[in-house]
Amino acid sequence: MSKVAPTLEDVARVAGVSRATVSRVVNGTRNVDPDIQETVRNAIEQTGYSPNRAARSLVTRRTGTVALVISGAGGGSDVFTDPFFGRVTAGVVDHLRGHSVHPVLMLADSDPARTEVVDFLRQGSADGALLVSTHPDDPLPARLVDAGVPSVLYARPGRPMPISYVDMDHRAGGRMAADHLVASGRYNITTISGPMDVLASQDRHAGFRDAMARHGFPYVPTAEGGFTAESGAAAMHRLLTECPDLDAVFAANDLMAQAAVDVLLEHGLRVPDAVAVVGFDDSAPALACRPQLTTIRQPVEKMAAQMADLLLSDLEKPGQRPRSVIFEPELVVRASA
Amino acid sequence: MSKVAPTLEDVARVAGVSRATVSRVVNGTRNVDPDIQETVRNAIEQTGYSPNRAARSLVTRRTGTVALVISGAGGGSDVFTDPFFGRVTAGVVDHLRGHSVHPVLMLADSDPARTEVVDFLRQGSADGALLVSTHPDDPLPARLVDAGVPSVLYARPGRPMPISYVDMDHRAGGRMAADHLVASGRYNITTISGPMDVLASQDRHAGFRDAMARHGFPYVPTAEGGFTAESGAAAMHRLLTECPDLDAVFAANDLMAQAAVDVLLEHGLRVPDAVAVVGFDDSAPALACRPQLTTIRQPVEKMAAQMADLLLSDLEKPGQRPRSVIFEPELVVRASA
DNA sequence: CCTTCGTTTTACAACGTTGTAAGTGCGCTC
DNA sequence: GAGCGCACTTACAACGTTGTAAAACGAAGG
Repeated sequence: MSKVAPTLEDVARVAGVSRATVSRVVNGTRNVDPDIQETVRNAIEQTGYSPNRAARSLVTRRTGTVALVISGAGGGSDVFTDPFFGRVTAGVVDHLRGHSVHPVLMLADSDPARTEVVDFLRQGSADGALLVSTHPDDPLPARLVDAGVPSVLYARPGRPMPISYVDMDHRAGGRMAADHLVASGRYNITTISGPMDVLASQDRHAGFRDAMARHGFPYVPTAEGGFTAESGAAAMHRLLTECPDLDAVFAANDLMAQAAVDVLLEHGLRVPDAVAVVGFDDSAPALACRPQLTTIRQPVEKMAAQMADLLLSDLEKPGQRPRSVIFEPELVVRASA
Repeated sequence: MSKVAPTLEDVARVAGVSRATVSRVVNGTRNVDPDIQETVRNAIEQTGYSPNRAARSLVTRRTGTVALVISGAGGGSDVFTDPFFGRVTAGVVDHLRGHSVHPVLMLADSDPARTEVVDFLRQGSADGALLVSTHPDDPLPARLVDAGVPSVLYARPGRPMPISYVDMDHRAGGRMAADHLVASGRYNITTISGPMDVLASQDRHAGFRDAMARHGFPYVPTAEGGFTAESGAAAMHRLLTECPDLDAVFAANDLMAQAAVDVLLEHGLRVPDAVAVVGFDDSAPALACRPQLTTIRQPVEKMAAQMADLLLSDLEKPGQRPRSVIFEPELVVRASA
């Protein structure tokens, strides 16, 4: 700043009242004479005053800031290649606006020694944490609970612990995919799962297999992917080798589904005529894919907003019991199956 | 927090020294006896002390935080659908880590009355701003300069002003696309531009047209798009109507290029056999597209990191003259042209 | 006219940190 | 052995805000 920022003191001097009165006007507290309010407001205008955040949080013990932590995602730089994290971010940012709360973005690598995030919160740099943790053995949720930091998780924690979270019924999503493929008359149904050390992948897969079994398909050829396009393509190749006459694939996310479609097309297998493909998430690649993907919608933005909302309410009145909100998936039928 | 956080005072009592000494140990200042250092460190360990950020910034006038502002992008929720912003975010976050500086994510709508962002910075909530402003008439850069907030822009400002920025030679990018298409023997070359109220679009287009003119093509059929897939598809349709025998399209970003490829394919026009397509950015859709896109690479992550670096250096020693760093584009030849 | 009671305002003490001026020893020099 | 740096440590005053207890001020009641 060229000139030093005006303080409460300055405003008080100009308005001819005490600091406390100005403070009360700024914070909209009652018990201040309308005339004086007017005077003070003018003084604020005139001085160009705006309250100092640090001083305020020093006494209120609130920062107006929450940490948005993306945990367990490798080194970092490529995280936002996956549309999922972008959607989470969008949902959170969108909901937080208007509540005058701002998200601080943090990438936490899985190295347990790195205490960056917990430190950040223990320093009182943020009032709470929104944690998108990909691996169930991530130590971060437990640490946050231990530190008594108000937190909300995206996806249930790996071990039961007293913490709020938002999640989706991934099993139901898997079931829907199975039901749809069976109902459309497919017989040689296969699947590309997500990484099996991720709860959501396990659930989607379990739901899918259960439903398949119930439909009379006890064995489902499965190739494990890593939620990336490359891994999806590789998995598709493996499936084609194991099961050359497959006529359907359920991929655990859209990125892999899209890659699978490409591989099938390269093999001269038309989608959906020869092979039906169902994705998961309903994110941008589902629409960009040709044919457009039939997929299981995960309302990521809504879930992220809900996550933010839970945290805000927890900050509003502390000490509430942990809560969870589970969202339902939805089958979106497009061209690929 | 279950128990109240320990303060410097507490550590000092345990270690049997004064607050100032503890402070010096924490901040690694010289002039403290090794033995005492040891004692203090133990006391810190024992009490689980971690310094209070608010108190610290109150006196240092530093927050260890910068604002990452995405400005001019409509309402907000869909911003992260465009891979561009995700890449910027990734680049910034990645560079800031390890400097113990954290980014606060802010979406600024174009409504000039909303002073949220400037207020945030004037409150001293962040030490500086990284601004990704899409429209040249965005009032935010000027306001930041006026407020004396250390700031760095992604892309040059609409009007000249004393502010640092990072940019790319978009004209050169446009030229590269033209050169490549002409060199590969195309004759009926068309283009889908970006929104013409965006400087980058203007530059890419100008560079492209200049080069085309130099190659002896004074008129280039042009359809304006909006950097989204839908607008790209619509633009492609218009071009096909105006110029049914086109044999090449240069699209101002990959999202539109991908959509264009889809439209061409639907019209039975094979890519690149019948029509060559060149994109711009080299982002995820370029690789996901079939055929994979020949495109002009914009090193977004590097540019974002550079932007962060400029800001950090400005915070390090204030009062430096504004600087700019211009990156060169690069032609990436894949299958589509 | 003196209490008593609201309402509004003020003065003052936090909040937890850093930086600076003022100590406190301690080993030297002369 | 008194004086003097030097290395280290300690009080103490900021920093800008909020919350609270006390004070001022009328108005109403006795």
